[in-house]
This record gives sequence, C-alpha cells and structure tokens, in this order.
Amino acid sequence: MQLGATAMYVTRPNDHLERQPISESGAASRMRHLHRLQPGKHLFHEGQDARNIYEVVSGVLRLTRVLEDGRRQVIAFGYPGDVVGFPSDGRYHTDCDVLRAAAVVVHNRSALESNKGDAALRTRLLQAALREISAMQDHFLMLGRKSASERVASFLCILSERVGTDLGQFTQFDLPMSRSDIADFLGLTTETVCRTFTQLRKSNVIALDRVHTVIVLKPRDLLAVAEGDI
Amino acid sequence: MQLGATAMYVTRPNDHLERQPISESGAASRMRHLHRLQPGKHLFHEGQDARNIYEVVSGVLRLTRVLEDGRRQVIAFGYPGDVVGFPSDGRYHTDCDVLRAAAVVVHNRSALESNKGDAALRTRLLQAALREISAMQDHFLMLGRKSASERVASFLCILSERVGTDLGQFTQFDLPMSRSDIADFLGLTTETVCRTFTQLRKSNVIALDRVHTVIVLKPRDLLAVAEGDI
DNA sequence: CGCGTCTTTGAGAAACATCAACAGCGGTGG
DNA sequence: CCACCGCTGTTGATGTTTCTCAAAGACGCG
Repeated sequence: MQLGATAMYVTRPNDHLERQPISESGAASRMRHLHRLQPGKHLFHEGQDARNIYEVVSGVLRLTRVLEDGRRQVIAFGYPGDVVGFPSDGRYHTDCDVLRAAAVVVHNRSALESNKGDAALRTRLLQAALREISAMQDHFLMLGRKSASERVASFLCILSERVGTDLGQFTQFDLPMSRSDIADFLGLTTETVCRTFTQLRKSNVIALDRVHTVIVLKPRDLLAVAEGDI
Repeated sequence: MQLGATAMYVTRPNDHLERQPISESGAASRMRHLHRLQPGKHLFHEGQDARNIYEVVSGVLRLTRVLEDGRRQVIAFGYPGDVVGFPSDGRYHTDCDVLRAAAVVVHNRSALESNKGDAALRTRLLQAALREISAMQDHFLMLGRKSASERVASFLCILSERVGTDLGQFTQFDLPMSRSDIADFLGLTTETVCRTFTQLRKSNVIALDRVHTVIVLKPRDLLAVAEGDI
C-alpha cells in the first residue's frame, strides 16, 4: 500500500495534489446548484433514472448496494472532494444517503455525458470518474486479499490521512459511520470490526474517545498493521 | 443477482443490449489502430505513463495488481467488447497481459480525455468507463459478501452468459485462465476454487472437459448456487 | 518418454462468523 | 431529575468456512 501515492478507496481516490475540493466559498458562485442535505436524507436509490451527478462539498455520504437476501455492501463513503452518482446506462447503481449534514453541488448528468457545455467541468467530472476506477481497484485488494486487521487499519489510515486533524504528536478524526457500516464496507462483521478496534486500542496504536472519535497514537504502527508487517 | 439486467463483473459490464463489440471486419476500417497480441505479451504495467486505451476485439486479456508482499488480485479479464487501460492521473494502475491471442483497437488517451476529436468515440469510451464503475460495484458484493461457492458459481454464470456457445440443452465455454487466476479474481485460493469445481461437478451442475472447458448442465441450479439459494 | 507445471485431493490449523449476553449511551417520559 | 427503554457497541463461547501445508495425479511440451 502506498498511501498518498496510489490512492486507497475510502470512497474516491485521495491524490490530494490532484483533487481540488471545492470550498464552500468557491462554490458560492454556483450557489444555485448548491444543495444542503440533512442526515438520513436519500440522494438517490439503486435503479433510479440518474438525473444528476453530485460533488460533495461538506459532510459525509454513504453509498450502498444490497443483495436480494439482505446482505449489504457499503460501496463508498462520500467525503468532501468526492463525486458520487455516476450513471451507468442512465441509472444509478447504488443507494446514496447522508451520514453527516452535507452540502453538494448538483450537476446535470449531461455535464459529463454531453459534448456541449462547460468543457472544464466535464473534464473535472471525467477525471473524478477515472480516479474512481483506480481507487476501486485498490479496494479490490482490500476485499480480496487483506486480513481483517489489515482492512481496519488501512481504513483508519486513509481516514486519518484524509480528514484527520493534527493534534501535534497525534492525529484525531471522527467516524460518522456505525461499526456495521465499516463492517459492510470492509466485508467483515460488526463483531470482527469491534474486536479489531479493541486490539488496536489495547496495543496503544489508537485510542477511542466516545466510540466515534479515533485518535491515532502510533501512525507508523497503524501503517504497519495495514500493510501486514505485523 | 440479476444476470443480464444488472451486470456482474467478469471484467466490464455485460449489458449486451448496450455494449457494441466491434467485429473484426468492422474494425478493419480502423486497421492502422488494430494490434494483434500473442499470449504472454504485456500491454502495460502498473505505474507506467498511460498513453493508450484499448478496446478488445478478440482474445482475452488479464488485468492484475500486486501487493508488496506478493499477494495478487486479478482486477478483471478483458473480453471482446471490453475497454481496458483507463488512466488515472495519467498512469495505468494495473498490469495487463494477454491470456489468449488478442486483437485490440488502440486509442490515444486523448480520445477520451481531450474535448477535441471524434465525439462519438469519446462518448463510447466514456460510457465504457461508467459501465466499468457500475460493474466494479457489483464485484464488491462478490468479494465482500459472497461465499466461495457463490463466487465461483457467479463467475461461471457470467462467462456462460457472455462467451458460452449454445449446445442445445447445454452451454459450453472455455476458461482461458488458470485456477489461480480465478482464485485471485474471486479472492479465494486455488484449492478452494478446485474444491468448488469438484462440488459442482459431483452434483452434476457442470461438467469439465480437459480442465479448461466447462459445460453447464443445469443452468438453473448454477444460478441458484450463485444466488445463495442452495 | 520424462519432466515441469497445473490441478486435484486430503488433513489439520487459523481466521472469521455466528449466537448470545452484557454494557454504554442518549433520549423520553413519568 | 431520575428511571426506563432501545439502540449501538463490546465481549465471550462456539461453529463453520476457508486457508495452509502436503502429496499425488493429470496434462502439455520438449
């Protein structure tokens, strides 16, 4: 795993150098397209006609797919800078709902698919789609070839990198999703995710504050676990 | 699982109605871009500058990624009608080599990324990329939530659908990849793939002719296994 | 025909899931 | 303000699946 170089898949790629998250102020010029969404709100459902593509400006979204028998896979978490809702054959292929109050810039599907219109925007959406493909490939390795502790540690590494606040020696970040969301994202059960958290906590690699706040105490060790060097 | 409706991920989506595989003859008009590739040949490597995007006309390609410690994931198999080599940040993110002598139409990366040039081609490549995203999401469910037998059965279902030849009551197709390729694609071990083949064979759902030729004896049952109804 | 590689099978071990019970926390209503 | 309720998270005991290690068999190629 090459954090920062080749992106891992929390949701979209995390090539910070390339991705240009839209700031709230920057988005102001497109205000008529900026939508605010409360937790629990659904942006779209699997199978629906895809009218829009969404750029996440703030908050956190969750993309999910479900099998007939109820087994669920969290496809991605949508953080600021991510683009969600890429259509395939004119339809959405996941559900999308809001975990943390979010602001999104709404683009018509044609902004990507039509050859007319804002060329710069089209290019930006296309690059987001291409980075998404690459990031999903990384996640294949996660689901197909990594152990439970490697998956959880990788997940925490990525979040730490993307949304962690620097506490001097440590890094802290919020987990807007439940343990079962994490489990369904990583192809595990809630219990296994819990146990792995406990292990990391007992070995002082991380600390938990209020269950949904992670403090990374030993970033090196966390990365080592993520890479299977432990 | 909705075979044919929502595509599963052998490699790209299999919405046959939408995808338009280029026939060898149809590709003749683009002859100067048609390349023939022998088994073992590498089209590109992970990390290389991405110059081209490839449309598979015939044969079979294999896309792989490898972790530092050697663990491998087969990302996809490239069958006729598939598009491989989507760049991300200007680079390839998988290795790609040839399993069965192939013919590919080579497009410059700019055919997708530039706003100038053949608009129809650009749209075709874009749609392929979007279908790829959707198909990869399906594969997430495979890797994250399905059992070994469900994975193998799903895999065989898809191949049967995409490249099977109708034998009247049965369907037959060739497996150009090794058992360990299948294992690395499905996130399993070779042994587990073998044992699952044996199970399916012993329950007369499939028959094997020469290890690499599959005959589907009971398509309904195969689908049932794939969907976990068994 | 012999050799290397791939596939298959078996036995045992490990990882993870499942089932069950308990704890923590927030919210609500008495 | 406190007690209760429900939901989420945690921990434990047990079970199942899949992996690992090992060996034998099949197949293709020189």
